[in-house]
Amino acid sequence: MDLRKKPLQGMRQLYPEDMRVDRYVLDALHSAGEAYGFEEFDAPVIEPLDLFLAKSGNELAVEQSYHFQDKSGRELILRPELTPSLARMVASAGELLWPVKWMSFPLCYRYERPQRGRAREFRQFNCDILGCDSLQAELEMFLLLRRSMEGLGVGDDIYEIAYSSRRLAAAALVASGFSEDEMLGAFHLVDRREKMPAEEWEEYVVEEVGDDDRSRALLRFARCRDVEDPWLEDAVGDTEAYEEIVELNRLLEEVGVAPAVFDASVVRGLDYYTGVVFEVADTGGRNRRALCGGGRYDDLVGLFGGKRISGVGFGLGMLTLRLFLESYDLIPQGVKESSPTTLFMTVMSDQQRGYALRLAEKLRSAGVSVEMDMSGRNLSRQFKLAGKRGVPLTAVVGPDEAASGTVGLKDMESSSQEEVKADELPDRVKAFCKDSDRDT
RNA sequence: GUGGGAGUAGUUCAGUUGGUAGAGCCCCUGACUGUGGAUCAGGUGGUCGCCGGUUCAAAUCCGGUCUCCCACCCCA
Repeated sequence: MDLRKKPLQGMRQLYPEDMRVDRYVLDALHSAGEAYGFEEFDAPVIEPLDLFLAKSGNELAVEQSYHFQDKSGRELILRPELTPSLARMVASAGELLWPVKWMSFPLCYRYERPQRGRAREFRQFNCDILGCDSLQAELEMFLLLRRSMEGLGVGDDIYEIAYSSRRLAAAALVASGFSEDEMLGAFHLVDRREKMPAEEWEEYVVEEVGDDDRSRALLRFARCRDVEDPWLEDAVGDTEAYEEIVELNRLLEEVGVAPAVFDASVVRGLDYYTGVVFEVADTGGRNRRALCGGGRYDDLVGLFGGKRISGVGFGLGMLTLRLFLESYDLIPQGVKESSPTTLFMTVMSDQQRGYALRLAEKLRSAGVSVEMDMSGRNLSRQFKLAGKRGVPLTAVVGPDEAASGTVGLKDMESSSQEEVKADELPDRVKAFCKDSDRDT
């Protein structure tokens, strides 16, 4: 047996210092979700392959997934995304209060070569609103995204929420002579616009579509950055899709969602999106990939029988988000370094260990996080460890303290130390915590 | 699946025309048997990714292979 020191390619392995950063980001996102009344849920990591064949698109379900047979020969898959499982849960739940507003932080899996911002195992922040047909759902998604970014200290100037609509794109393309069958292919062409230099993309489109009015229309459409673009109004001005995007644009302006911008070239890759689609992008140019992708899906829940329920949702990649935050130095200093422990209990010798342990337990009962020396090394070494751990307080117990029923309490930052009676220790420590909270 | 780059100590890296490996940081110990960050001294630590070839001799040259990173495909 040859044991590797590394985990399988692309699999997550977070050491505590990485986990602290993840926890910080997760907590911020969770709070943002709660601010809008989203409730957390979870679903299976392993699903029947069929669940994803139906709507996610063949490439994602088959070529880019971990799928396998179990011992009874069933075709299974490690979920590449969460939405189909969510749709099933909603379809099969008995009574639900509408609209359903759920969030989740699923680990998902894709079988592809890892690169910057892409791993084979990754966590995403998923939020969905189901059972709301109006644009209020889209609006709330945008607000939630903005609040999430704000909660992580991201300014409006370095990101955007770019949105468009698949219905709009379809209407524009049909008006320009494309057939329904060509639609997904045409979406794909539009989607690639940001991935290559403008001229190269134009040549590519002409090559794929032909040098005719249709390719010129597609090129023109993808360039629209304003819902009032005359070309767009002329092509699809009389359609519901156009009215919808104008209305969304109006709502966003009315509420003042500054990062939201219309961009006709946004179509997103997942096949089940039917209406408004959106993505969060870095506008500072440091991260090429979209941080988040989402949109409205009209017939996903209906696949499971019963009534058709429309939903809007997004997936936000924790890895891309973290790279984004790091590239703008937005992870607060304390997050990576800070220890979860409040106090380090040093012990002079084993004679005082019992006394020190009782003190430590008393503190823990009072809700204070305490780490106690286990090494029996000299005080100098114990303090050195406490310092390295970044613990704000240290308690010292030696023969004198044990005899007098006291403890030395030291503030590591200021190096000041005082004698405290053992009974008063919990209150003193908690008072210290309150003070330092107020400072920060 | 396609293309590019890289693998030497825990880590960042150096290593000349082939002559059997070195530095900073980290870690451990001591100066310092009741107090961390500083300083000084010492110490642990390597299958030079792996296998084969050329050679008296390979981290170095050649072939193969594995792994990681970056980009493409696709997407969070």
